[in-house]
Amino acid sequence: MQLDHLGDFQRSHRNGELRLGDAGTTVRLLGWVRKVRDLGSLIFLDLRDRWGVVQLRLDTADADPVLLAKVRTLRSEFVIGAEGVVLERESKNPNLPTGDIEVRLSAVRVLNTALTPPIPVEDLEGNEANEDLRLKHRFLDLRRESLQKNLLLRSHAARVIREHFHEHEFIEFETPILTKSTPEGARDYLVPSRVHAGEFFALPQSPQLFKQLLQVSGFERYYQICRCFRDEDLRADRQPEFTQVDVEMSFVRQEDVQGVLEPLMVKLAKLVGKEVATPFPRLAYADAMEWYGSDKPDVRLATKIQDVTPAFAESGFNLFRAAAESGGQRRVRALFFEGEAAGALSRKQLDELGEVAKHLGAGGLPYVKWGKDGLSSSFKKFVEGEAEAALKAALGASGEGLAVFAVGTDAQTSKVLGELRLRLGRQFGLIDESRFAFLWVVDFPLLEWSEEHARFVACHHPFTAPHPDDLALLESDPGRCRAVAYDLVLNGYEVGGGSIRIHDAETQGRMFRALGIGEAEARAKFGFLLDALSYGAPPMGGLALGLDRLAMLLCGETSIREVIAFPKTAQARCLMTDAPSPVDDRQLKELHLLEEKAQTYRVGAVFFESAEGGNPTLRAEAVQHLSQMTPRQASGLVTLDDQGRILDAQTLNGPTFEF
RNA sequence: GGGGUUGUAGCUCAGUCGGUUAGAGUGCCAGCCUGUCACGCUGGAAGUCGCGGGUUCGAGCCCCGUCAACCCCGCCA
Repeated sequence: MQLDHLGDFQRSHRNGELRLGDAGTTVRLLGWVRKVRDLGSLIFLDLRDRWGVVQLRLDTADADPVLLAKVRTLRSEFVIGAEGVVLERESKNPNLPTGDIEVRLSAVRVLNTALTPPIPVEDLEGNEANEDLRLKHRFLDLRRESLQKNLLLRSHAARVIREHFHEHEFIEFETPILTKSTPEGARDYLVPSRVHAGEFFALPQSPQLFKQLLQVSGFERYYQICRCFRDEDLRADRQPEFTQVDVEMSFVRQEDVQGVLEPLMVKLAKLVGKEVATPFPRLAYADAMEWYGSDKPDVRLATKIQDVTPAFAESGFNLFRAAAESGGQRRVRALFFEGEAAGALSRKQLDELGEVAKHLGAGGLPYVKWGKDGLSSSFKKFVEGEAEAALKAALGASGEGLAVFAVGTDAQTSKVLGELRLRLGRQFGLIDESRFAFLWVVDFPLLEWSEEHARFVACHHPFTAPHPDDLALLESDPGRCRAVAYDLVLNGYEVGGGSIRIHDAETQGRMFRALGIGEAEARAKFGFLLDALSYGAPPMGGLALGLDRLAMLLCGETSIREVIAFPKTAQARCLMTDAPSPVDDRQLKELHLLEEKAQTYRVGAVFFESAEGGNPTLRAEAVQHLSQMTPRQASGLVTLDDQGRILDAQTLNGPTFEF
């Protein structure tokens, strides 16, 4: 099809901005054909651009035949320039901002055609293709209004963030993407060095150390919106590359950092019409685990986990009584959901919950239900009579409702009840989805024992300051030492995390020792940091926000892929570019990743000698190619293995023969 | 690394107990249509039932393997 040139055609208006007041004006518009509605002697076209949609009209009876023929060829997603007069519509469309007017076509330029899209581009209910197809054709998927809206909102959020930090005199920095691998934390993405055989850069898991060093340099307030990389398995709210809003400040306490972040959250919430009050609630990590079974509780749900161990001290139910007799090693913890809905849960639904509990490591799901037909329970004979009253008192239960129990160590019971709390809360409609519930979880433990590494590892990172009251515990009882670390939680998602840092070399050395990192290793891995801390490092602290998660929650989405233009799949693949992909052996050799076993020969006599034992067909082809080569090409290399077979035969064969 | 869900027309899905020629909606193509805007009406084309193997007289359906997407556990300082 013959395409028109853009030429001198210039847009006079954006499609979404035309109103009744523009009636009578001749306009020039650009965009994509969303839809053609051909009524016979009347043709309507919807023209879409970034800013909206407007209806174009052509009356076939009095139309220029050339224009009519051209318009009849238009299909969805064609790119056109349209010229015409704005007119008030005969029948208006109240669902469209431009619904009062239409543009009567006088000229059209077809700037490009389009194949029939493999996925729907129109953003209708139930019109969404499978995600793998959407990701493969992401450039089309991104034409959809909902994704355009999400990415626009993300852009607005980023702008608000930048403005906020600039208002507060933060300085924006760029830090290296090619940096040093660190022993702690997530797996690194590694980048081989061509110049230094056998050595590697790592992509940053975060700019943590650089932002601290910038404080040592005296910049006092740093921020950056930066990409971070972690080679770990994915989730709906986790990608291998993600964006952090990275913040660091000098001469601050935890409260100062929080004081800068809270008003920013208020502004961001306002972008989507949510009011949030400051200061945000502070919740100690220990309380979060005790009440919500999670270090990122969704506090829109009021239901809390309760300790009911004492209620079973005399019980005939051995499983629970044993826990009561374990001296605190094991406890019986419970969730109680009051109400008819909870009391009416069917046997099947309870079985399903039991499966969930098993999946999370519980043996099963003991429950007690007070419904229409009275009491039912998986351990009914132990909760009848006096025991029932005692249990109700312990749970604070009066009417109908459901109690579910978990028994075991705190870690075990928190995991099970933390998950069931959310699941049942959602099921019973106890969560106000319209709310934004921010809170700070504080007083995280500094270290936790890792069975895998048989040593303590940092809960946050190795540069987190120990709580001043717990400093002595660093050597005596590291597991009980608290950190000055804080997470910002929104609706059950960790949207940020930070800490006050260690700012003196001596404490940093103690921390490394507690982590089992020896003097020599600390020197090799973090020598520059220890040096920096020895030259007058200020007290400092900061935080990093997960911009993807934040954007996701602002957009009301449940996956960060909906707020990332080109996301990866759960298997860390890009379905559009097909990355990662194999690379040429030549690249691998250059990077010293593939051992150079093969011999290389100058083309010429040596080549023919070495090819003696080789494949005759390939050799013939090679000879053919060589005879056609210019001297310059022939001075290149041909690769043979030690049997004289041509390793690079494909290059000799292929259409892109290059030396 | 482990568990679960899904895979049938371009797209979204249905497909009964294993039984004749695998259907619907939508999109696409063609014709008709003067106020549509999820236009309407009529007709048409469109299938590697993810892939490989097995069971069976016979497999979209059952079994084994495998691939991919999604969700979860582990992991993610």
